[in-house]
Formats: sequence, C-alpha cells, structure tokens
Amino acid sequence: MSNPGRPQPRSQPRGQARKEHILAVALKIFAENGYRGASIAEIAEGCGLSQPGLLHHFPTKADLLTAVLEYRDRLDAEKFHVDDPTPGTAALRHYVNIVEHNAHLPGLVKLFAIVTSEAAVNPAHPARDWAVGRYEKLIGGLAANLRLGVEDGSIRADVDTTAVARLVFSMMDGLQLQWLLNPDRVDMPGLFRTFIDELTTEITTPDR
Amino acid sequence: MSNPGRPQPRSQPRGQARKEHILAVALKIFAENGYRGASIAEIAEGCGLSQPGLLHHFPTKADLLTAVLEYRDRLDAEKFHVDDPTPGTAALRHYVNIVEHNAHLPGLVKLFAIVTSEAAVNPAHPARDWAVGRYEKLIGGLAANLRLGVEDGSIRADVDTTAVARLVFSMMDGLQLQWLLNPDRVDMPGLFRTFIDELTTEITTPDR
DNA sequence: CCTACCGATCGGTAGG
DNA sequence: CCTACCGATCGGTAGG
Repeated sequence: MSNPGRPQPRSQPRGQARKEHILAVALKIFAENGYRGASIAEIAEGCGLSQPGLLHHFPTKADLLTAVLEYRDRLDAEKFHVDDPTPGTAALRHYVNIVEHNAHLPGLVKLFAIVTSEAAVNPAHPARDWAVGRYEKLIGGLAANLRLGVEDGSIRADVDTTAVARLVFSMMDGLQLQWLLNPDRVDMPGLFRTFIDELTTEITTPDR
Repeated sequence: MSNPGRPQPRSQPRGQARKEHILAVALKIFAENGYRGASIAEIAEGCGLSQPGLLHHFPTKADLLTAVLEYRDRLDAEKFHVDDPTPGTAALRHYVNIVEHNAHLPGLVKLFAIVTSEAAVNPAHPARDWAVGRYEKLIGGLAANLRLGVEDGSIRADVDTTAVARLVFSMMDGLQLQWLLNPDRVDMPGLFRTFIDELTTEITTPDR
C-alpha cells in the first residue's frame, strides 16, 4: 500500500513469507485436530522445520493459535470490509455472500467451528477471549447496521436488532456443523439464504 | 418398573451403579476437554479408581465416550419421548421445552457441543457415526412430524419439511455456543422461542 | 549484536 | 480391580 516502486526488497520479506507459510500449515492442523489434538511437532514437520525452529517464530503453541486466528480475522476483514457501514437488510445479504464463499473453504470453517466450541466448553482455553470478542464484534456490527435500517425506516422499529444478529450467527454456526458432517446432502448456502430471505421479509417495514 | 418387592438384590446392581457413576464422571470431563483433551487417568481418579481399574469396565477410551453418548441419548429419549409422533407445529414447541430444560444442564450442552464439533472436523473421530446418526434421527423425526402437519392441513403444503428441520437444529446448536460463551447475556431459551414462534407463523396454513 | 535455525533432550503423560 | 510397566509422543528448552 504505502510501498513505492521496488524499495527495500528485504525489509521483512524472508521472515514474513516464512511466517505466513507457518500460519497456513498451522491453520489446517488446528482445524482438523483442535488445539490440544494438534501437535507443534506435526505443524513443524509440515513446514519443513524442526520443532524448535517453529518455536523460534511463535514461542508457544498458544501464541501460534492466537496468531493463526488473528491472521485469518485480518484477511477476512480486508476481503469483506466487515467494518464498513451497510445499512438495513443489505447487511444480511452480505452474510449470504460470506456463507457462499465459506462453502469453498472447509478448512477455514473447520478452524472456527472447533476453536469456538473448545473455547465455549473450556473457560481456560487460549482462544476464549478471541471467541468471546469475535461474537461481540460480529453481533455488534450487524446490530449497528440493522439499527441504521430502523433509523432510515426500512426496518420495523420494534425489531430487537441484537437478538436478530444473534440468531443470524447462530444459524450460520449451526449450519456449518451439519454441512461439515454431510457436505453432499446439506446445502449450507441455500439453507442460509432461505433463512435470511424469510428473516428479511419478517423485519422489513410493510409497504403500506 | 418391572421390579417387584425386593427380588434379586444383585442381578446387576453393584456393577451397574459403578458403571453409571463412571459415565457421570466421564461425561463432565469429556464435556470440558473434548475427546483427546480428556485423559482416562483423570476420569479414573474422579471415580476413585486406578487407570487400569477404569479400563476394566470400558476397554478403551473410545468405548467410554461411546458409552457416555449412548447413555445420555437413552435417558433423553425416555424423558422427552422423542420417538412419539407429535403432528404439526406442536413438534416445534416440544423443542422449545427441551432447550429450556437444557439451559439448566450446561454440562450436557457442553458434551454435545464439543463432541459434535470434533466429529465434524475430523472424519476419524470415534463419535463421527454418533454425530451423523444423531442429526439423521433428529432431522428425520422432526421432518416426519411436520409432514403429519402438512397431511392434516395445519402446515402449508409447499413447506420443505427437511429444510425446516435442519434450520431448527442449526439454530439450537448455534445458540448453545453463544450461551456457553456468555450465559449471563445470552437468553438461549428466549431467543430460541422467538425463532420458533416466527417459524411457526411462517409455515402455518393461513386462516383464509 | 542480529536472524534463523539445529540435534538432542528436559519432565510428564498418553492409551493400553 | 491392583501395581508395575511398555512404546510413543506431548510442549517446551538446553547449548551451540
């Protein structure tokens, strides 16, 4: 972004690319095994590194998981502009697009599913704060967009925007589990779209 | 039930009570740590047994998890009569009651949440078949009850009963995660009831 | 002094 | 149901 022509070709290039490779490998192994089930030895092997070589970049296993989650959150925020205001029911349609996109990324869906569940059942989980904060951001952001719709009159004034936002992300998370267990028979994006369409009808101000 | 006065006071009493105690202790530890994160040594200690003593009753860790899940399924089936036909939208209200009941049993909610997620992300998980079969039974059962409602005219004929059933259990599972992460601020039964009420209105045959 | 690692091993615990 | 163990593997760190 703020990088002109081709200046310092090695400010952080080597180490940064190596770190991103580690994060990609770690994502996959954490995604299929969870935090405790994943071993840093297996992640290191997948990177062509020794275990201490891996721990040079991320001092502990918990640090590595946290880095993977923050990295993915940052990529998604850039890709989906989640912080941009999207007033009214357009915000709901935005999440239909995200679910359709996720249907091509089972690894990412698995990571968020397993880590969220682990954090939910274990208060001492290293990603507990991440999981709690993620729902706060997602729900707060969608609720704020829905409130913009209430203010411009497109959404009924009696709608509990936080409750609606909670239902939206509950449906998203629940459908992911059924889809991961049975990808051939569960049309995750189609079911989510059906839900969002009905929800949109329900909360939209009647035309007369 | 079929036991008169006080006959055979030791047909299965000692071993059965011991086994049920083990299952209760194992449920709690599997629920908070998942399958791999739970250790049979910790479960044995919680039972006042040695590790080999525990393995006398359940030969492997996978056998113990399976026994816990089957035990809970059996108790719930007896309590909630899940196999009884409940035509139409009464079947939906039935699940509102179950969610209200579950709100007092966080340990049970945790067990199902973590095991389902683990099975969803890992095809080799010992509870994979349990998780797939559980959704098949839940969705098949609810869809069958909704079809009875279509047949008696109380539910609109164009409703995709399997899709509706999938949405219901997705919402149930997703709300559980948010509730476990934030029990004070997430009114799981209230949000689920809201969803079911709107869904009921949506699929019910119009009065005219 | 920095980075990016290595081979070997630490104390404990896994399922059986 | 016990004590006594096994092959292997866990996350993390030593010196170089």
